Amino acid sequence: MKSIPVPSQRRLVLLERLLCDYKERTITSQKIEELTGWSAALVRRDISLLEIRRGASNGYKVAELKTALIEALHIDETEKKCCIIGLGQMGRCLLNNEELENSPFKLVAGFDSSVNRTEVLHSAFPLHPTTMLESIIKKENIEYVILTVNPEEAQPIATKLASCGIKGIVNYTPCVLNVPKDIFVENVSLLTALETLSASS
Amino acid sequence: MKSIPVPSQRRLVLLERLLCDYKERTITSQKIEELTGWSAALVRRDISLLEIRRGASNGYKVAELKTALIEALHIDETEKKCCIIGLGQMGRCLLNNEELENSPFKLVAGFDSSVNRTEVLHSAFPLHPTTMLESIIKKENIEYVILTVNPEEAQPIATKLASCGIKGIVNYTPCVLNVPKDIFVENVSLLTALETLSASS
DNA sequence: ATTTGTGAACAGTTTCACAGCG
DNA sequence: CGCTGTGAAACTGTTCACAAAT
Repeated sequence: MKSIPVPSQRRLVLLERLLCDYKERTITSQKIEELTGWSAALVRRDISLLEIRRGASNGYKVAELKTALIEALHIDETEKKCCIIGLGQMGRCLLNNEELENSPFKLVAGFDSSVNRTEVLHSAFPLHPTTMLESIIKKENIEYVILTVNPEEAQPIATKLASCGIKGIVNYTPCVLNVPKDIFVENVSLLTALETLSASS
Repeated sequence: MKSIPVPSQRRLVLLERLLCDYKERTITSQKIEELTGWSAALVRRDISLLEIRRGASNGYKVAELKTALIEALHIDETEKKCCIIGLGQMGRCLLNNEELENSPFKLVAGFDSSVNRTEVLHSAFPLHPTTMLESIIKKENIEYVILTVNPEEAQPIATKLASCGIKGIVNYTPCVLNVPKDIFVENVSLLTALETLSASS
């Protein structure tokens, strides 16, 4: 399959989510436009990237569309291992986060540079000192990192991660991370988000 | 000034952050490429949107560039009021978040549909039941909403917010929010971020 | 009759390459 | 001479409009 452009990817991820709550048997591009604000033509173009090839008429079958989305976006059942680095307030909040419960993403480790924290806190999976970072990520084949360290540590850790074979970082710090192009970064810090909104208005 | 394209906006917001930690007096587009991975040509194009107009040579003066960024991105001193809606685990975590401390964004209110929570929790600013949402947002001129409710409540509240004159929403829920085009949304839910990373790899 | 799928036009973004400034 | 600023080219993404499918 030819690769899907990033803007389409982002919309398709959200579309998949939308369909989880959608109770009808079929859905039209027009209906999706109503629910999301994306133009019907754009929705059809996005979906055409999935190459469902169904002739036409009467909208998409929700079940079929969901299956195609799950496959194209690699959000199928196969488990994807994740870890949290930085067990300050935000890291601890995400430790017991229920959001990932019915997803293919599994938290398998936590790290903090303070041994105090890694020993006192507890969770469903083991917590380690940051010195163990590289060895454990490699041993466990961890694919995604949730980065909640404080700003000074962010780039140094990102640099270390670059050589561990991870696929992506969810960056909760307000720092710009410089990593090789084959590692993807999603910037989700509150400050970055607010500044981006502010820049638009 | 002509309006800045969204991709440039996102980079410029991060560039401003980068310059806060940058200790030299000047910086070149080549150096920014090293620090961020964005091509030097792209960096120059982005910066040219700020219309600094300085002839040429010898890189940008860091101080001058920062001033121009702060102005263009509206991240100057003028206070921007924010509120948190939903005081579950994530909402409470953000209540005492220090990230906004040296920023123009000020938390001025919290909301939850459980009166129990709004009465028991405390914070530096008042907490209200969700029934008060519209009146308080309008009275206080709140511009940005941090949305940390549970999924079922997300779209109903987004719909209410549409008529309150807010400028943007930082969406911590994994839901697609359908709001008028003049309200901007940043999707920062962990699940959405992980799925977007997974779709790219 | 409705709605998809898609060529073709259009709009937006990035890269190239180089003139011109300091 | 190094570096910016920017036309022009290349590329990417979105909308239009309609033929084809049912």
